[in-house]
Order: sequence, then C-alpha cells, then structure tokens
Amino acid sequence: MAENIFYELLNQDSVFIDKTKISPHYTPVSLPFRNQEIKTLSIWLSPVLKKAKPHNIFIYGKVGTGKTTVVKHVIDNLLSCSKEHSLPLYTIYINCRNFQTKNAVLFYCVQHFFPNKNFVGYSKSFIYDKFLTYIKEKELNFIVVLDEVDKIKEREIDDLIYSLTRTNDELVFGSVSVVGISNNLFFKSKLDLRTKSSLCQQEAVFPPYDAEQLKEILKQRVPLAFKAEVVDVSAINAAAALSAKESGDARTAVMLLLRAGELADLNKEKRVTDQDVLKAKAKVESEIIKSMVLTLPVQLQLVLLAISEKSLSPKAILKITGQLDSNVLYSGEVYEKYEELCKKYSEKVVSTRWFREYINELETYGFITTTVSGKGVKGNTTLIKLGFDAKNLANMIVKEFSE
DNA sequence: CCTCCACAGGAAGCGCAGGAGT
DNA sequence: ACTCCTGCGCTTCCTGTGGAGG
Repeated sequence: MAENIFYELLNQDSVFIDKTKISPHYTPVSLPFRNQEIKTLSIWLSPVLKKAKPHNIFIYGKVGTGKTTVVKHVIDNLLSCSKEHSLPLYTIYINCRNFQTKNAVLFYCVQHFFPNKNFVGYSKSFIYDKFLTYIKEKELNFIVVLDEVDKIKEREIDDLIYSLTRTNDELVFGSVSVVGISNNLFFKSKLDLRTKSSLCQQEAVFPPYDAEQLKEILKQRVPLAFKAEVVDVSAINAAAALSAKESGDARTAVMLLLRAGELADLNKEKRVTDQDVLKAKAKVESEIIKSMVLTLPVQLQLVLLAISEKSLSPKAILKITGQLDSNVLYSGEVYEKYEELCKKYSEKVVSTRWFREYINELETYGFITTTVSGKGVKGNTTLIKLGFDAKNLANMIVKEFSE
C-alpha cells in the first residue's frame, strides 16, 4: 500500500498542543496593555445602560494593535451586563470589507433583525424604512460597529453615516450609535466635514506595541498553544523584536511563532528556536504580499507582472547609465511589456493615460515607488522601482493566471 | 535658444450596468 | 416592462514640463 503521509503527520510529535490559540483569529481572554483603552471605550458606551444614546466613536490604529479585539471585548461585556438588567441593547458587528456600500450595510442590519425573512430584491427605501421601524418599535439602543470603515466606497460613507445618525432625529426612545474602526490615517481627512464631526465625536488612537509588550503578549499565548518548554526564550524575543521593528503589530508576531512552530514540526525538531523564527519571517512576508496581490484587479496584476518581469530581465540592468539604481524602469518600457502580457493572457489593453492611473494606484498600495526622471534620461518620464522581490512576485502572479 | 522627445495629468466625453421612477 | 438617470471605467484630446541635442 502506498504511504499515506497523513498518518505520519497525525502521529508525529508536534510542538503544538493547540494551534488555534496562536492563530491571528484567536481572541485572547485577557488583553494586556489595553486596559486604558478598554476603560475609556466602556465609559463612552456606558450611556446605553441608562437607555441614553452614546456618542459615535472613531478608533484609529495600525494593523494588529488590538482595535477589533478590544471593541469586541467591550461589546461582549456590555451585552452581558444589559442582558442581566434586560435592557434593549442591540449590537451588530460589520466588517466593511465585505459590505462596501450604504445599502449593503443597511441590508445586513435588517437581515440581522429578521433572520428568517429574505429581503433580496426589496427597494432601498423599503430597507431603510424596515430598519427605522424595527428600532422605533422595540425602542432599541442600537450600536453598529463598522470595522475597516475606510473600505466603504468614498461617496457612500458620508451618506451612510448621515443616514444612521439621522435616524436619531426620528426616534423618541431608542438610539443609533456608530463605532468606526480604521487603520487608514488618511481616511478621516477624506470625510465630509459634517460626517467627520458626527462620526468622530469621541476618538481613540491605539498605539503600536513595543518589543517588550509584544514579548509579554507572546509569553501569555505560548503556554496555551505550545507544549511546555518547547519554545526557546530566544525565539519569543526574536519574534517580538522583528515585528516591533517592522510595525509593532501583534498579528505578525503571532504569525511568526505559528509558522516557526510549523517549521519545527516539518523538520521534526523538538524545539522552536530563534532560527525557526528567522526562517518563518520570509514566509510570513510572502504570505502578506500574496494576499495583497490576490485582491488586486486583473489589470493591476498585469501591470505589476510587467514591472516584475521587466526588473528580472538583464536588459534593464545594463541600460541605465552611471549612478542610477540598476533596478529602475521607465514607464514607457513597462507599458510595452504590459501590452505584450495582455495579448499573451488575452486581456484588454488600456490606454497609456489609464495605465498611468494604474501606476499611481500601485504606488499608493506600496507595491512600487516612483520618481520623476532626473539627469541622464531624456524627457520627462517616471522611473519605477519594485518594492518587493521581483522573482517571487512574478511567480505568484503567473500562477494566478494559469489556474 | 529652439525644437523634439517622452512623458504627466487635466478636461470632456463615451458606453455600459444597474438602480429609480412611472 | 419601459424609459430615464447616474456613476464608473475608460478613451481621446490637449496642454504642460524638463532634459537632450542641434
């Protein structure tokens, strides 16, 4: 009989006892270094316990600073407290990555109110009416958490916030409050002035963790996820230091240890060392890039592929004179490559004008950096430099196209 | 200094999809 | 069911810019 590798994997000694405890999706019971934030948020939301309307709240902080976890934690506390006193509190958590328009958000809420009914096909005004009357009749204190609120389409956001807050004018009892969470610093400046003042009545900023704090967070999680004494102190230190240097992001710190543990299992090692963490780093990085690339529209993927393939070809390295960086490309030659690739994968070719917009977009996403041409180049062109490893990126995208 | 090159980026407009109004 | 309207992605056209080369 052929060997079934699963038996081997199942029976093999693992460094883990419970992998889920070290995954980024796990919500820890205690939230170290966030007591102040929990307290403030609780105070801001506490008016609902007196059936009053809390202010709208806006929370800003980088990825992996515990925003979502803290909010969910506070909401849970609030719910259990209001249940005990049988208060009409109703909360909904929405990740706006999946609901990017005003109607999608309202629709989700109404569907949440009436889980047994199907509202597909009903008009917008009907949905809003249903939303309003439900809150009105039950005299609810309604709190919507809009996570990643910056993902809502630009024109929709003002409308959404306006609709939600306007509801309060129609209510004698009950209320609607919004908790917005964002990791985009520029989000606030894009808002309409009135929206800004209404959404950001209360504001909290979650600072990144430093290396010491990350170390503590990991130390708390490690005994839950790993067998006793298998994780070296140096491994924890390395994971904390690496992610503190990059971003102060607890999510990557946790991911680093998870992947390091998996590497140790794969190599049948009994311990997780700092070497494993270092090896895991490259893996985690490419995972992050991959998830970014996969969410990109096809056309942007093609442009990115053109840039990475062009950076790989030796022609690009030879071409530039003197002191300029060897991996820099002209926008013109990238466009030619892009045209070529479009034909190859039978996709539409966009005009040069729109191609420039694509280039700008890729820069705002951080995939590339661009500079205007200086000396040594005739005319006025944009020089493009890839931010990531060209070979990896190219392989990743090509794989996507040949599914 | 002028002209040309190789673009940047604004303005206007086009075709289409999908929602609103009737 | 039908028109009307609107926003989106894109093209076309155009003016502006700064170095290279005569």
